[in-house]
Amino acid sequence: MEMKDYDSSIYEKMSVAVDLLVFTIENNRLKCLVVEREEEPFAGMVALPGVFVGIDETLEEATIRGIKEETGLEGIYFEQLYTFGAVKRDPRMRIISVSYMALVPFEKLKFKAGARATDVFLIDVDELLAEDSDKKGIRNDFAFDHKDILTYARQRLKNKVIYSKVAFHLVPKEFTLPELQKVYEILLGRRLYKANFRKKIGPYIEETDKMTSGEAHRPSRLYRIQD
Amino acid sequence: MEMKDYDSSIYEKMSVAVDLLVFTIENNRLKCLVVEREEEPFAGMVALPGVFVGIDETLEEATIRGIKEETGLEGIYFEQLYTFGAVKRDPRMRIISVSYMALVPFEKLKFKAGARATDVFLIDVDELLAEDSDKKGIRNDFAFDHKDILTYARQRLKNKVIYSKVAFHLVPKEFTLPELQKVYEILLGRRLYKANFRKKIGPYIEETDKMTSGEAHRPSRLYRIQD
DNA sequence: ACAATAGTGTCTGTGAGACAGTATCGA
DNA sequence: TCGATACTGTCTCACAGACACTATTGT
Repeated sequence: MEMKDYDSSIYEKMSVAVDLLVFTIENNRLKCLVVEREEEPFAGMVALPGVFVGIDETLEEATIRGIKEETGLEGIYFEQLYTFGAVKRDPRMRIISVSYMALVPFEKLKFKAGARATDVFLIDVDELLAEDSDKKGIRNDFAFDHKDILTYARQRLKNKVIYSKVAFHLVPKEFTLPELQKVYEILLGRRLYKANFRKKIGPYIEETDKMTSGEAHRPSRLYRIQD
Repeated sequence: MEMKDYDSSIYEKMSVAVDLLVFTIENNRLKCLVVEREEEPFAGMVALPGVFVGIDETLEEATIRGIKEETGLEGIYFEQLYTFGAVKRDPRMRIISVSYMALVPFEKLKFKAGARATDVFLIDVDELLAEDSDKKGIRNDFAFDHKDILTYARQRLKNKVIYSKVAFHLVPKEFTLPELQKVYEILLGRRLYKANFRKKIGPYIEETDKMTSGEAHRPSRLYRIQD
């Protein structure tokens, strides 16, 4: 930016945080990692995990640190979503929140679960964002503007599935096509036809020589992402 | 975000700014409004206009204020792009930059030009971002990471033209289809077929009863955006 | 009449959608 | 053999791409 107003003192500094949306697929549902707040404000309510950005830390470094703290995981996929800057987002002080979405196959998340604590858990995103979720007794008590952030992220995910390969980050390195198709269906919120799905993603995957086994029906071939 | 570290003092506050990319179409080229820096660092170099975000000001309010300061215009279309947070973006101090893209028909920008000063001008975006722009003597001396921001914005614009109606913000309220098509072609960087273009945007426009006149060829009908 | 641009009709190929069929496992 | 799921072949239809044609102005 232009630095004309650089030394003007009317522009006070503020806190900057990254808020994290760690998505995974558990039990054929899209889940998001959240924490239960222990302190005021919004004590006892559900919140997205987040960390303040250090003065010598980039936004990405803060994101990586936050993911590590909450899940114990490193090297997982993430991308920046949107920056929320309402003045009274946090009733105590001015905080600018840069949201980042991370995607992780459930297999990775599962065994690291104890890394942080008992107060982190997974919520069912679509169940919670449904119009009538409060009537159905679904937990819906979000702190701050975190429900807005989740809504935004859910929409972004739906859009990106169509024209990008984000869905691949929600399955293991080796996966079956029925498994991958299910992920697409969950993210899109509708059923897909097998044959069409396979034609579409054919160019982006490569066969392995392995097959699933042990299930009471025909085995499925395992695939990898192309390059 | 979770407020566990709320009162921890290791997280210093920082400055937050919005950087503005005001795009318009002038002379059948995509142009972006820039300023020539008067002070160090990067004095004499080209920079995106920007303003610091006030402590009681939302990001959107800061953007509106910035657009007003630089162009004299109000009520024009804008959207948030991306947030840049490299530690040494600005050599003096830590500044988080939230970039916003604004689109304005050249007719609106033209007459307000004197609002700010002599040091704001329009640069040809595609000419400047071309691989060999420095060899051709195109002005390419951007301050900070502003060339990266411009590159990002240019790509976003190209993508959004296809699936959204952003291009409409670059033409006047009443426009001809050849004129609108030209804007699409400029943003996409390729020629389009008249007949196909008209079929595609047909549902989003409505006829007026006016026609252009005075030119040495067949007049063109004026249209408006649907609703 | 001609140059120049506005506007339309229509053929074709590609790709998504839909559905019916075949293949292969465990029990 | 049967139930269940994996996988394939192919028809249809909508739509983008391509191109040729007609229309209307000023000079």
